[in-house]
Amino acid sequence: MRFAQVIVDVSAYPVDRPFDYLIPEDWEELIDLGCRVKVPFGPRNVLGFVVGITSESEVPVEKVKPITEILDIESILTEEMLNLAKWLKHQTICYEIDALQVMLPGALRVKYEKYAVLNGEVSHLPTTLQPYYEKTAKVNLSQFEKANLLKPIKRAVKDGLIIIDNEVKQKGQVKQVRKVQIHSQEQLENVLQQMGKRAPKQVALVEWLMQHAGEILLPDDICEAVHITNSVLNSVIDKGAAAYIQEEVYRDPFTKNVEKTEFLQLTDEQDHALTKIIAAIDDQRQETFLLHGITGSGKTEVYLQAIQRTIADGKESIVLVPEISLTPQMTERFKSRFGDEVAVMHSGLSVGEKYDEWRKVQQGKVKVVVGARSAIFAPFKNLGLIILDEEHESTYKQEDSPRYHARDVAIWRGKYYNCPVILGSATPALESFARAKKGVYTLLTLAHRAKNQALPTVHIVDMREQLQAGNRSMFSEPLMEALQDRLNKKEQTVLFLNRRGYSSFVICRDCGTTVQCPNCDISLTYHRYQEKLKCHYCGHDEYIPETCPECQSENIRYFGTGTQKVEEEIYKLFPEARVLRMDVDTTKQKGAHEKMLDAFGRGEADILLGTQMIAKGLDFPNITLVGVLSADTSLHLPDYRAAEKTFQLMTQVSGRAGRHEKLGEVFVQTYTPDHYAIQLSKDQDYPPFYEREMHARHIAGYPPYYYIALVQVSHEDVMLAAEYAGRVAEYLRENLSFNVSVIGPTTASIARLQNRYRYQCLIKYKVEPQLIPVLLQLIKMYRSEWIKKGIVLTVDLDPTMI
DNA sequence: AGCACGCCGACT
DNA sequence: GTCGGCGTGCTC
Repeated sequence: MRFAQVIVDVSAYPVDRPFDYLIPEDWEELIDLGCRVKVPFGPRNVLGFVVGITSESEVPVEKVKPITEILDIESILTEEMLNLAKWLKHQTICYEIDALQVMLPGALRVKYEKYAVLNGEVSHLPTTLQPYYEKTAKVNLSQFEKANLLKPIKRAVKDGLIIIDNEVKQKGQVKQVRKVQIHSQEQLENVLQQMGKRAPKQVALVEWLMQHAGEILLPDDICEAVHITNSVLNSVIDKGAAAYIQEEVYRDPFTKNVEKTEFLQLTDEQDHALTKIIAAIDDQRQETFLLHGITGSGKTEVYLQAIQRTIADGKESIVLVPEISLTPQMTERFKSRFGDEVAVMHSGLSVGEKYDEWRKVQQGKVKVVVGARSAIFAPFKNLGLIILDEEHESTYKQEDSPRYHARDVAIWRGKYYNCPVILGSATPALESFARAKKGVYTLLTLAHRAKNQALPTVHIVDMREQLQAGNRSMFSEPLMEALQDRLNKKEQTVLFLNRRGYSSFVICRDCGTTVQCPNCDISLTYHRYQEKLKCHYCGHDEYIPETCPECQSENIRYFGTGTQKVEEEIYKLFPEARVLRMDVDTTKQKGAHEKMLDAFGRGEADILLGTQMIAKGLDFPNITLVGVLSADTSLHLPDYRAAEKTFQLMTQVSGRAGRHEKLGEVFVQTYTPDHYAIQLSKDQDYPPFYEREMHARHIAGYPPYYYIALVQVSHEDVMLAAEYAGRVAEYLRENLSFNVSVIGPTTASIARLQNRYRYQCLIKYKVEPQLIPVLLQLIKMYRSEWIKKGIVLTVDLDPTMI
């Protein structure tokens, strides 16, 4: 007797543990650790993951049920992944099932469908139900739900006329293509002899096929080559000249052919960094490197050569890039160096495409994965190197459960495989740099640009002076002059709109009312191309009111600096300029991003205007001017990382200019020109910024001096939300040691989201071994008592946003 | 979570 | 008498 320990697909506290199931004897060979199985759970069937196999079970025999079905013949999660899931569960306080699911592509998740299956004669059913069962004995329950017939169904179930069947359905499908397998020469000759002269097309086809005996071809290709239609091919196949076969294929999202590139000569700095990394690769030692290199210093070339070495050792590499910089330019560099050995995973792919990329990794068809956060779970079995580019990016932290940080997972996997992890950035996260200084990470510095170009000259423009001089436009005099100059010289400009938290909204000029979302405490954002107002948090949308909802004034206008508005202004100021606007609206379509960048690269526009998405990875020789329209907007966000984020953004954006022969110039427009984050980004001067910001963090008691954890409570009723948030704070204060500070409860930065009021408590601590146990106890209280009142409580250890 | 079971008030 | 409301408890 063999038993499988199964984690079932139910995200709930009381079932967050393995359940034992009997493995039917026939399947003992088939069921392995990490397989997905279908199991009966209570009255229904659910998906489960096999996390253990034993020969004994402590559960009384009569309770143990057998596994219903095997969903994967080969195991889909390695033992490493099962261990990683357990670690994630404890590290981020999540359900084990969520940790397991997050490691798999969406196509391997399942959906549950209920069917009402006829049990007996149709005529026994109530007349209302009979029409549904005229053609079939199995009807999807949702049909009855739509027709409001659930009650009669329920009764029919009770009377035994209908049985409810819970089905577990796989979402993803392996894509198959029908191909033609051409038979051998002799067989073809046989066929030819049987054919009369009255079928000249068939004869011609068989003669053509004889030249391709034994090959496997696409039916369309054959038809095209012989100038025939499918019907001719079909009759020849019927006569035994060939056969249709199904072949598994990968959906290939890459249509573009890339040329193979060669190694670049390394600078001394790059070479030194690479040597250290290679030493760790060769020694099979887990070491975390912080590769701090200014923009244009050639970090990517270091990555590429380190990967080359890893491949030479027969091992695999993972490269993580933030989603927004997963531009074609970046992925092309990897594709062009390593060709078919690279799989790419990002959100732009369809579920099926993602699944295929994942399978390439699973089946060992590729050696390198380039992808966004979730690619850290790429199912390699012999990892040799992990790289996080732009390691400071907040997109590496998943915002919902499991709230993992890709950096932590990377280091965990690095330890598992004894392989190095490279964290690369021009502007490292403060925590990372602090760890490098402490010696936890090995610091590698690239202080010079690879081709020895000068850094762009950065001008900081005081917008207050512009305002006093009577310039009310969003372009300052110096920026306008520089822009005109580039237009004359036929050089290109990148204009960056730091739009975070400052998008266009509708405001009443008379009473100052802004149009709010009915579900969230957030102003609605104006979307021009649909002429609608939208909430970015819950998706609510409505048409623009003609009069102010408060004072009925008709003087209601949209306000703020959206990209469209900037575009209009550019056309007013520089009618001859060709502008390419890149934002969520213009890049919505698949591949639009790529097309626009290509067009800009070919010089089809003079100005590239955009938001965050153009701040990274952009590398064109003709860009000599960068304009930052409003540097301050990210500086005033209610976030302790505001200064750090602004510094990072400014540095990234200015790095787009003058990366090749031509010298670059940057204009940063700001109302707070003296702020250190802006001043120090001028020379990409990270160390002084680090010192300065560390000082600020020390005083305010924020990371990296303190760790933080955030407990959030929400409820539809304000009073209840506040009451339970109060209980949370009280509980934490009572149970945590005195040198831990608990701040709150305070209202969350968005006080109401999707009609739920949100309160939060912030915990700051240095060392607190009791934290996790206390939080677990709190969660236990919540899950056993509070949850019934409709309270939702979430815990985020090391949150990126407060 | 999702579902059955069971207890209690309301209505044909 | 029966229907359906919701509180309780269990799932190998």
